[in-house]
Amino acid sequence: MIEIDVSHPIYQQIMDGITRRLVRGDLTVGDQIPSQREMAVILRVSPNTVQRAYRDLEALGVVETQRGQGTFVAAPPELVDSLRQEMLRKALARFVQEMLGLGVGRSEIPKVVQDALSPAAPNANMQKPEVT
Amino acid sequence: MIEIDVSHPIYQQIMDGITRRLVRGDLTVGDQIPSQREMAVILRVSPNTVQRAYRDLEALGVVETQRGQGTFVAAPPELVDSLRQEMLRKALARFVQEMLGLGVGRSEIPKVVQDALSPAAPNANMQKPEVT
Amino acid sequence: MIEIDVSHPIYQQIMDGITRRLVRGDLTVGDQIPSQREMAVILRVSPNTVQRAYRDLEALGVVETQRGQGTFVAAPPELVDSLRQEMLRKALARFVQEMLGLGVGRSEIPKVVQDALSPAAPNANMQKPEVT
Amino acid sequence: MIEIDVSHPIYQQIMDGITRRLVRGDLTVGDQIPSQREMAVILRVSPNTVQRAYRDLEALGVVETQRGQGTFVAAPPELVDSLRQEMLRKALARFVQEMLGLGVGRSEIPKVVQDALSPAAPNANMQKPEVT
DNA sequence: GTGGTCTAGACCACC
DNA sequence: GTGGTCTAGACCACC
Repeated sequence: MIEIDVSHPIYQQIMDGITRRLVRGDLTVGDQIPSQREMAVILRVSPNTVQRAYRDLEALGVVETQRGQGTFVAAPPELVDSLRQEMLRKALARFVQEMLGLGVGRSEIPKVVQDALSPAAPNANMQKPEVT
Repeated sequence: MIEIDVSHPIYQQIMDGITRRLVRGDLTVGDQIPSQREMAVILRVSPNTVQRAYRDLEALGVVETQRGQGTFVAAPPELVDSLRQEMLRKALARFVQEMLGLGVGRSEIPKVVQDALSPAAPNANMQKPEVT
Repeated sequence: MIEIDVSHPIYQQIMDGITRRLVRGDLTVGDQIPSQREMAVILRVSPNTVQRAYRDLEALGVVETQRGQGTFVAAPPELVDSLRQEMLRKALARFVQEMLGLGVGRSEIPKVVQDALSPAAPNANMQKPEVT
Repeated sequence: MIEIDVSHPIYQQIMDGITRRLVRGDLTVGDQIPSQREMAVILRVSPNTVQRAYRDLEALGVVETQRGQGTFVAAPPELVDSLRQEMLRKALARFVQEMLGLGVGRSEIPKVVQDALSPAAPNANMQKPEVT
């Protein structure tokens, strides 16, 4: 009834973070990403957790690990694109669910989004949406 | 760089869950909510954690606890409304951030939202948004 | 009939103690107060109880806690003043009740106070007050 | 530094309650007071605690227990009077200490008491006392 | 039954 | 070191 969200496992959050940078264009094929050891220190997270994330990313074809060299972005453009679609789709679905849960009707969603984007009210003049 | 979200504390998630039900109209003034013990069992959480949530909700005026009786929704309509505005505002801000992070420009957001809502493509045919 | 006073909860007594020191001028804005652990040891009380007190004091604006740094007095002069007024008011009300309970009429209270303060009888020669 | 008041032992509070009623004239010599058993039920307190209180009151000559009959007030007028003086003295001393602790100077005490008693401001218009 | 206080820890994040 | 969260109880007061 009241859902307690245990949040995603950390290794998924790491995968997500790297994927997001890739999708945003901050990373491209061939770029080196921090070593597992480095990443563990940066994130203050167990090296095992980082390893799990890197391993899964490699299985997806997102990165490639070269022994003694490091870990490098390996995603070809088509993969980046499909990852991007996937993340977009999920984010949108989550958002729509959230709006419905807050009593914003499907048809009202574009309006509240518009309002949120309007320069006059980037943060403040949210109004109880009316059915137009 | 890659932000690890430790998720919100459990007591805040409990507060959120109750607030969401209130805002959605599933709860109204005078309704009794599960006792601290019940809720603790339901959520498999320490009774203390539930109490922290209930106490903070009481400080916000969302609920009222009555010794030996139980805990009851106490939020007047104006409070419900302002809580709703607040949740909406946060959800929208989070969504916009997410879209920007995925490389969707501010001006493109309405389009992808529209697409996500269109009956033809409720879930799947997300397209790479073009710069208009 | 005979009221058993279970005394105030410990966390309120802690709040009171700190507030009293603040009001008396022993503490001023910016002063660091003992850490939760230290205070717990000093008072031989659970750290949780101290935290409850500190948290509530923070909600009142009396202190500010800084993660990893400590807890500091934050009350602006106006707050100190209003806390002082409040403590005064309560102490006086309690005292008047006590006097009435001991059969000292409202109109006789100034006299017994005067007597108690007189240098000749700082402590001992209290007399049965007469109805004037 | 911050004194945690564990409050007085319950048996002393019971003694106090009875003494106060005596001093106030609610009880006089010969009056029967509730049996230990009754008192324990009324106060939701262990019978042992009540017994301790009654025993000490008997030692002071305040009550007399008559086997199979009950417990009766036994204090002669002189004792009542001296008990009253004693309670008054303590209450006044406590009050003066409290005022000093709140920064009210000895010479200002009569004024704040006067103010607290004035019909115009029985509860509210307490002011930061000025040295007159 | 209900909520309120408290303990004596644990483990975490920040410094 | 610091505060923040959480557990799994205990015991109390009120009903």
